[in-house]
Amino acid sequence: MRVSRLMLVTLRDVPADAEIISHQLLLRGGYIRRVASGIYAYLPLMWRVLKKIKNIVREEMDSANALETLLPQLQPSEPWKSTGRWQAYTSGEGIMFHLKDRQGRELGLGPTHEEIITTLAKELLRSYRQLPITLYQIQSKFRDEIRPRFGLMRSREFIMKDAYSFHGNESSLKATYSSMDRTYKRIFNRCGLTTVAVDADSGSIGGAASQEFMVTAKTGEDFILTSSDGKYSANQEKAVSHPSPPIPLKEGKTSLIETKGQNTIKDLCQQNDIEASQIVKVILLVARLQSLKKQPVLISIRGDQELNEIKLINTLAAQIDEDIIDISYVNPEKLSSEGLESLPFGSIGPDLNDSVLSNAKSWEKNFLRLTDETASSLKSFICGANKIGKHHIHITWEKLGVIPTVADLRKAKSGDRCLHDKDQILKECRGIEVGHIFQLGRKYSQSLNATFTNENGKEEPYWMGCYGIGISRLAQAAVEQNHDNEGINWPLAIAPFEVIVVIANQKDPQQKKMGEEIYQRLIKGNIDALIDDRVERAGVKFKDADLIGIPFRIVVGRDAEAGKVELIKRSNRESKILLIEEALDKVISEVSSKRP
RNA sequence: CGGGGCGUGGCGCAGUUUGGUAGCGCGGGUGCUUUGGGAGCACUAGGUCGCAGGUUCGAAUCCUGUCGCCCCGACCA
Repeated sequence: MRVSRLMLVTLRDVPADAEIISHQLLLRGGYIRRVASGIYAYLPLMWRVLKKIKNIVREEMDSANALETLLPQLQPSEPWKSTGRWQAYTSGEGIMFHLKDRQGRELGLGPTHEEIITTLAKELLRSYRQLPITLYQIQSKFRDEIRPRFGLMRSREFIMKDAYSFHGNESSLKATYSSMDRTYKRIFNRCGLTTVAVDADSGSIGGAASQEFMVTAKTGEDFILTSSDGKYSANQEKAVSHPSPPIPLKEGKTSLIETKGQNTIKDLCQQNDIEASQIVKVILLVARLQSLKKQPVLISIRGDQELNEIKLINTLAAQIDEDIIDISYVNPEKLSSEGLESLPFGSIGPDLNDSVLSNAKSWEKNFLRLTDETASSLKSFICGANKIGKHHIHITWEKLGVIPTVADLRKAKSGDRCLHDKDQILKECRGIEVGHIFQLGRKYSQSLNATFTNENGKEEPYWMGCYGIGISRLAQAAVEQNHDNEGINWPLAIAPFEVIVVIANQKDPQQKKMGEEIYQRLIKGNIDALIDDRVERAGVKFKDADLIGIPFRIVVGRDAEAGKVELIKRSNRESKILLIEEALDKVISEVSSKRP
C-alpha cells in the first residue's frame, strides 16, 4: 500500500476529548474517528489491525475445534424474557438498546448472545452424540454504557468474539473451559500482549467459575489483587483474603454512650477513644429485584472494612433465589421520600426491628439481614442503639439477641494476607479486561428449556460455557501497553503493516526508483509493506511513521547513491546502514521469525 | 442520575468579564525557495460563533430554553 493512497490523516495536536494515551494516539495516527459518544469509525489502518487480531483469534479458535458462525445483532425479546434478562437489561440502568418495530414487536440490539445461541442449539442439538459443540462469532455488540469513555475501551458499539459451548455433562464443560483458558493465553501471547488471568465474578451473565484476562495498565478500569508469589490473582470484585485482626475492645460494662452528631466511623473513633475494628457498622441498602420489588437490606460489617457490593448482590440473589437488578445505598432523602424519617439513620444497630418499615411506601416491610464474618466474629463491640445519637458499647451478639446470618461481604484490599499462604500479602494494580471465560452451567438451558436426549433416552438441559474477547478493546489495550513519546509501537503480529519504506526525497529519481524496488521486493517476499511515496519532507514522513507505529522502517535517502539504506526497528530505535540486499534479507527474516 | 467543564473554519485555541459585525497557530490550495526529524516567504479558500427564542439601534459576547460532547461521582453511614 502507498501512503499517498491510504487516506492517512494524522494530527499534530492532541484532540481535546481524548484522555488516555492510547485513545490520543489512535486519534492522532488516523486509526479511529468518533462518530457519537461511545461510537467509533474504524479507519482503514485500524481495520487492518482488527483484521490481524481477528485472524489470530480465528486460527486459535478453529484449532480448538470451535465452529465459526454469525448470529443476528437484532434480536427478538421473547428468549430474553424466558431467561428473565429482558427486564434486567432494559429497565433502570439496563444496557440493552431496545426498540419496537412497526408491528409493535419488541427487539433488542444484542449486548451478548446466550439467548439466541441457546435457542438455536435447542433446535439443532438433539442428541448427546452431537455434543460437545463450541460455536463462536466475531460480531459487533451494543451496550448502552452508563458512561462510555476512553475511546474503544468502553464504547457503546464494539467488536467482540464470543463463543458458546454445549455439553452433555459437567466434566465435558470443564474440559472445554480449560482448553479455552489455554487458547486464550495463546491468543494474547500471539497478539504481543502481557496479560494476567484472574478469578472473576460472573456478573449478570451468571454461572459458576469464571476467569478474566487482564492487560495490566495504570489506566485500567478494573482493580486486580495479586499475591507476590503469583499463585493468587483475582478481580477485586471477587477477591478473598484474611482481614487484619481486630484490636480488642478494653474490658468494660455494657452501656449506652452519647454519640450525637457523630455520623461517621471516624467521628465515633475520635470522640470515644475507640478503634474502627471495634465497631459493627450497619449499612442500609435497597435492592431492586427482578420482580421489581424493592427489598430493604441491612448489612453488618466491621467498622474498618468496606462492603463489596458484588459479593453482596451474589449472596442476596442466592438467598432469595431471584436476580437483582441493582442495589443502592440509602440516604436521609430516600428515607423521607419513603416516609421513614423516624428510622434512626446514623445509629442503626443489627437488631433494628422490621416494624420500622411499617410505613414504607414502596419497600417491602421486612429487612434481609446479612453479617460479614469480620462483624459476626467480634466478641464485644460498639454498634448503633437504634436511637438517634446513642450507641451500645461492650455489647455482644447474645445481648442484642441477634443470630447473624454470616457471609463473606467484605472487600479484599491491598495489604491483606492471602488465604493460600498467610505470609503472602495482596498487592493491588489496575487492569483492562480483554477476555472473560465462564462456566455457565445450566442456567440458560434450563430457563430456555433447551435439552438433548442423553444415553438413557432422557431429556436433559445442556451444560454450557461462554467465552468472550473484546477485539476492539484489545487493539487499544495493545497501544496502551506499547507506545513511547513518538507514538504507537505495535507488536509485529497486529501491526497494520510490518515494514514501511520511506523515500526521503521523493523528487530524487534514484531514491524513488530504489524505494519502489525495495517495496516490490518486500511484497514479493510476502511482507505487509507500506511505501511512503508522498511529496513531503523527510521529517514529516519520519514523524508519521513513528506515530502510526510500523515495526520496521527502511529509509532510502542520503546513502542511496552508495546503494545503501537505513533499517530502523521501531521498538528500540536500533538503526543500521545496510546494502539493499542485506536490509531485505534481514527484514524479511526478522519479520517471518517474529510472525506468530 | 448528581456535580463540574466545554461547544468559535478539518484540529488546537483566543475573543465572552466591559455588546460595535470574528482572530491566532496547525492543517488545505497555488507559486517560488528549501529538502534526514512535523520548513520559509507570498498569495488564497474556508466560519449563519451548537440550536431556538428573547433583550438591544446593534449579540460569539447579556437573558431564557434546548441539544451535544468531555471529566468526576453515584452515596462506605
